[in-house]
Amino acid sequence: MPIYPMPLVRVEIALQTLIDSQLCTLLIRREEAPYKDRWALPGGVVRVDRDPTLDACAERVSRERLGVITPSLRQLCAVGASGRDPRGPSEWGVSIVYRSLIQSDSLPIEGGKRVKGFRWVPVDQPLRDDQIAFDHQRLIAHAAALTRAEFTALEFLPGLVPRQFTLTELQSLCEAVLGERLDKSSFRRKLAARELVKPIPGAFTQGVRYRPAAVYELTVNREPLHAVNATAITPRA
Amino acid sequence: MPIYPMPLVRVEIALQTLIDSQLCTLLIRREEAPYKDRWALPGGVVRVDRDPTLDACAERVSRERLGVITPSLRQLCAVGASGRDPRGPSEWGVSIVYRSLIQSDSLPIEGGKRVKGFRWVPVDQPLRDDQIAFDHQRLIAHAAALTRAEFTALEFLPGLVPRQFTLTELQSLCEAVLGERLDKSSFRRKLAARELVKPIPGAFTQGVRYRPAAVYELTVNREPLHAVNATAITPRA
DNA sequence: ACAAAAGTGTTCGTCTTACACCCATGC
DNA sequence: GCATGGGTGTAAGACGAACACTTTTGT
Repeated sequence: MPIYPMPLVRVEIALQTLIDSQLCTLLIRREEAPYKDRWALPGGVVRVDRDPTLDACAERVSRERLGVITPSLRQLCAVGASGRDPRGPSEWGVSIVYRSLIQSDSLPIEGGKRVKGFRWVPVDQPLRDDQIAFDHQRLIAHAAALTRAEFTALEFLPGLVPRQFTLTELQSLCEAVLGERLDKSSFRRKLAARELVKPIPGAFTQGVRYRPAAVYELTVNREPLHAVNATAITPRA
Repeated sequence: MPIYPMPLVRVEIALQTLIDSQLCTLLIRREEAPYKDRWALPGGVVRVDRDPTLDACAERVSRERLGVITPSLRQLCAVGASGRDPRGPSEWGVSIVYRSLIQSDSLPIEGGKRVKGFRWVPVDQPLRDDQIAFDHQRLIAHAAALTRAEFTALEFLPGLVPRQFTLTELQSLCEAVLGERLDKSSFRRKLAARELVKPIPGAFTQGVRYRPAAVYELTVNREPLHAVNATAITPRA
């Protein structure tokens, strides 16, 4: 069969955190053409000789570019078009976009390979379109919308939620992500009904000015609804 | 910058319909290696010289392989791994999977290019794993789960739902997709509350044995929640 | 005692479910 | 009239929002 030129295949990572109670996305300053000096999601090219799967590629990119394997990398979508990336044949670029959440205090993101400058951009105060590289503006918005939908449904992927927390802390975190206040009683009843959290026996906040709060942790995190990414391959004929 | 070998990039289409009130997926018999004589989703290689976008590529593949542009092609997910496809470097294959629904009576799918045999396989009675090519078994299941989730939420993509229908017909269609009975009154109240359908003035079934039923059509179909696939590209620096 | 935050009830309205009932038509 | 499917109403329960209330601690 004929072999056709293939698009440039990349993985991009929309890493999100809370800064000053604002949902933010990590962007990296591009040091090279195309889109030099504009801001882009951290990403990298799929390496057929090094990456066993797309998911593994995302982990490698996370490690190399961000210095950490970010928790619960999840595939968001794939985009691809002619004109997306001049480095591909016919400027054809495909990007598989991943999303990850991280706690703001666990980001000693020193900048990895070829990363000179980075910044956290609030999703509700995006940069101007002409400061963003590629079609990443829409990818950022897409990732933010999905994260908010998950938090609205109280589907907590590990990452942003600390290992231990008080219920008020968890509520504040949700309110920051969603950008709206929640009712304490309703919030707790939902958590209880769905058994999303469990108290750590005997654990209470200490050294706090007023009444100590019980400390909780997440129960087992169910896998997201549609996880299909290939790792194991059936033998072929 | 160095140029790395790129994976084989393909688009696959999970085309679904109802046959005998069973949700089915179209599979094509592979006439060539790899996986010769096994059943696979119809698909094709992304052609950088012909396809402006991934979505357009899916449309071209639909046209060439199935003879029709299937309605409301929607991206489902992307999979990629070494070992997925021996035709790629390091056997690396990426597939962007699309999903589409079609009415069973509008399938003069004659089989397009390189299509000798095809069959509709009920999602609830899948073929044995060793009769399916690649990792398509899980993609089929994934597509079916999403379609059912959409019908549960009464999110009707055009395609499976006829242009005109009675409410009972629409309900039967949902019941077939979901594989469970629905309550007539509740079903209609939801449709009304969300303004999903509107009656065609003066239109009633004719020649029917008993009381004629009002004929409805779908109201405007909202775009799905997360549509981001790139078409327009911002100018680059 | 008081302030501040933790934690619990209670009410009210809305949506869902299950089921019953009426209506229109051809035979 | 009556069988059959079209179409509507209703009571019971589940769920969620809003709000008030009680409890516990440090000062």
